[in-house]
Order: sequence, then structure tokens, then C-alpha cells
Amino acid sequence: MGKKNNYHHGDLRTALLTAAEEELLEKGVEAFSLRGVAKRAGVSHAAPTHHFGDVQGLLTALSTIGYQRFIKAQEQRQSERPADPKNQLAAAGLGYIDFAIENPALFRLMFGSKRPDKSDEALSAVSTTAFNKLAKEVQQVTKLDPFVDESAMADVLATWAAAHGLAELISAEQTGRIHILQHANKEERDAILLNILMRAQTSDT
Amino acid sequence: MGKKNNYHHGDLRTALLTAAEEELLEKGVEAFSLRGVAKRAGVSHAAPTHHFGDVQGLLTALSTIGYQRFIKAQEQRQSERPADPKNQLAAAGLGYIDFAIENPALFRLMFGSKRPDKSDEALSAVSTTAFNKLAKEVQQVTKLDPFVDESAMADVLATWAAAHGLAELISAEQTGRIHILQHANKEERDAILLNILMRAQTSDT
DNA sequence: TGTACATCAGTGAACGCGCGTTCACTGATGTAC
DNA sequence: TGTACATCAGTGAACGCGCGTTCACTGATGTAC
Repeated sequence: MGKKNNYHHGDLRTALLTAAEEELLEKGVEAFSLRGVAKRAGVSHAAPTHHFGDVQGLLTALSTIGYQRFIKAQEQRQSERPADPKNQLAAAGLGYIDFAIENPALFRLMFGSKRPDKSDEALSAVSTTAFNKLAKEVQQVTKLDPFVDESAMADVLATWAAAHGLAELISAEQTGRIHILQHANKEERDAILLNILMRAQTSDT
Repeated sequence: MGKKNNYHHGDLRTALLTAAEEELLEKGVEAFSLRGVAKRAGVSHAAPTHHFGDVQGLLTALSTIGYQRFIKAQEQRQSERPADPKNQLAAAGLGYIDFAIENPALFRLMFGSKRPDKSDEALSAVSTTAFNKLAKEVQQVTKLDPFVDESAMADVLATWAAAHGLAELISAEQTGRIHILQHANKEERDAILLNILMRAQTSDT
């Protein structure tokens, strides 16, 4: 660590990933280009090939990093909330939404694009980790293992869909008509979202 | 109506929209191209300009049609379910999900892309109609006008997010790990989804 | 410390491609008389 | 019914552009002795 030799750029791989993230944020998934990334990193447009093979390779690596930060965003919110299972599960939802708002294009790359290679080992490993984390937290609430009990798996889906729906709608700026979100301060907004996330956790029937 | 003069193609506008939908379905939003649409319609690649001005015009028109079908899909499900407000609201959610599964790329164009011109009159009118329909149905359940009462607007958001989250996750094929969905027949699947959609309607607290 | 050599990260020119848009045109249809 | 003319939908060639990928290369770094 701490290597900062700066001939041969030293850490172009990391620099390219950072540049790719900026490119994605500004241009969106649709207009993302490899040449744009290289330009942004101040490097020849052929350089990325050396590190990622092709565009797909870069997007796959970016998606993988996205999942790592996605999980961290959830843990961050969880560390700020009460330790009981229901609050922890809802807090993970808040982190889920935070991530989508802060990284709208990356979020869509991860969940809505076919460009990253989902059979990539690192990517599928980290997305599985994210899913298992959710399943484990649902299990803390229901006391049932979702991989065994069908109603618990339905709770997983319900919780996931609530967080994902809020994340998509808010980060895609579809919630302009929801005035309570537009005019709320941070605390009020979190309270509204937590209320909605809590609803999904258990079924009436 | 019934005009079927087929010189000068007659109804190229409609034919182009149909072709555009196929193009979108096969290529996705990211790889959609005007030339591809023209080729699919068996027409010169300059022809679409005459009807839609540019790509954005075509995508805006397509998005508008999408909303019309989106609303119809909801009405279809509602006509098959009990008439009480809770069932009607949940049934609209089922239609929401149907639409996303049948038109995954169009769905993403409507809710997740910046390419259509959202300030277009026809488009914003029909998307407002869709939103107001949801608000009205929530009002039937809560007996409160969401445009007046904040808790009812929170119910709107909750209901919307549940349907939208399920729609996105299922149509983007993210639910491979949810075995109860993979192995369910149509009735079982609907029951699971209805249960989840119902959760969002009202708050515990 | 010094020399020779292998490694490998990054360069820049070149490729072929598909894209959106423009523009002068063609030729069928509709209208006036 | 017939002729002259205007309209307008669709054509096809041409434009300039940015893209991803390839390839022979350069030149700094690391290693062997």
C-alpha cells in the first residue's frame, strides 16, 4: 500500500474505475463510452483495454465495486439505528435508497442493465453476498430461514421490493408529485421512508 | 377509419411505432437506433424524420403509447378482481407488474430513461393520468384525499413503491433467487404478489 | 555499482462500422376547374 | 371525364462523428549477474 510511483501512471486501474464512475454519472448507462472514460482519466483511449479487456470488462468491474459500496451504505445506516431486527432491516432499506440516490446510473447499471457480465465470479459473489445479507436480516425478524420457509422468502421479496421501488422512483426523480417527500427535511423524510419499509416486513394475514 | 391505401405506405406512423417497440424489446434502451426501426419497418432510414422529427420525438411518442397500455393493463386486472377498494388497488398493482414483464424495455424507457421529452404535452398528460388514477384508488381505501392529507400521500408512495419494486425486480430478472416465484404457477404467483401489494396499503402505526 | 535483458504499461495511428441528420429528388395522391 | 398543378410522404446519397478494437511501437521499471 501507499505505492505512488507515478510514471506509467502507477494505479491506472483504480483511476479508470473512478473515471468510469464519473462518466456513468454524467452520461448515464445509455451514453457511456470507453473513450470517454480514457479521456477523463487523461490517458490514451487504448489504455483501458490493457486492464479490463473490453467495455464489458470495465462495466463488470464497476458493477462489482458498486455492490461493495451498496452493502456499505446499508451498514452505515444500520449502525445509526436501534439494534432490534425490525429496525435493522428497515435501516438497511434506508441505506439501499441512499445508494441509489447517490449513484443513480451505477444503481441502474447493477440492477437494470444487461451490459455487465453476470456470470463473472467476483460480481456474482458480491451480489450473492448482498442478497444473503437481506435474507439473514429477514430471518432475524421472522425467526424463520427464508431458504427453508416459503413465507419468510415472501417477506424477503416484500422487503426487497419496497426498498427497491422507493430507490428507483426517488433516484429516477419520479416522485415530483409526492409533495411530502419534496418538502420534508432529512428527519421527516427518513421517518416517512422507514414507515413504508416497515410495512413490508410482515403480512396481515 | 379503415383507410388501407397502401401506396405511400398509408399508415407509416403507426407502423414505425410498432417497429420501434420491437426494436426496443430486442435491443434494449441502450442499443435502440432510429435506423434499426426504419429497417424493421421496411422503409428508408430517413422516413421516420418526417413523422417524428428526431429520435427523441419517436421515443416520446412511444413512451406516451406505453402509458396508455400501462393503464389498460391495470384496468384489465381490476376487472377480474373483487370491487372493494383494497382489492382494486392491489389488482392495479398486478397490472402494473404485468405490463413491466410484457414490456421490459418500454417500461424502463418510461420510468428510467432521460431520452423521452418529459415536457411533451401528450406524454406528461398521460403520465399524470396514471398517477391520478393511483391517487384516486388510494383515496377509496383510506377515505382521505392524498392531495390534501399527508398520511394518504404516504400510502400512495408505499403502494406505488411496492408495485414498482416488484415490477422492476421481476422484469429485470433479478428474482432468480426467489424460488417461490420461480416455481409457482400463475395462481400461486398472483397470490404471493397480492399479499405483498396489500401490505403496502396501510401502516401499522 | 554497472550492464544487459525481459517485462509490461501506455501510445497513437489505423480499421471498419453504425449512427443521426441534411437535402435535393421523385412520384403518388388530392384538388381546382 | 380530363387536364394542370400543388401537396406531401418517402427515397437514397452524402455528411461528419464517435465508437470499440487491433496492432506495431516506445520507453520506463524490475531482475539477473
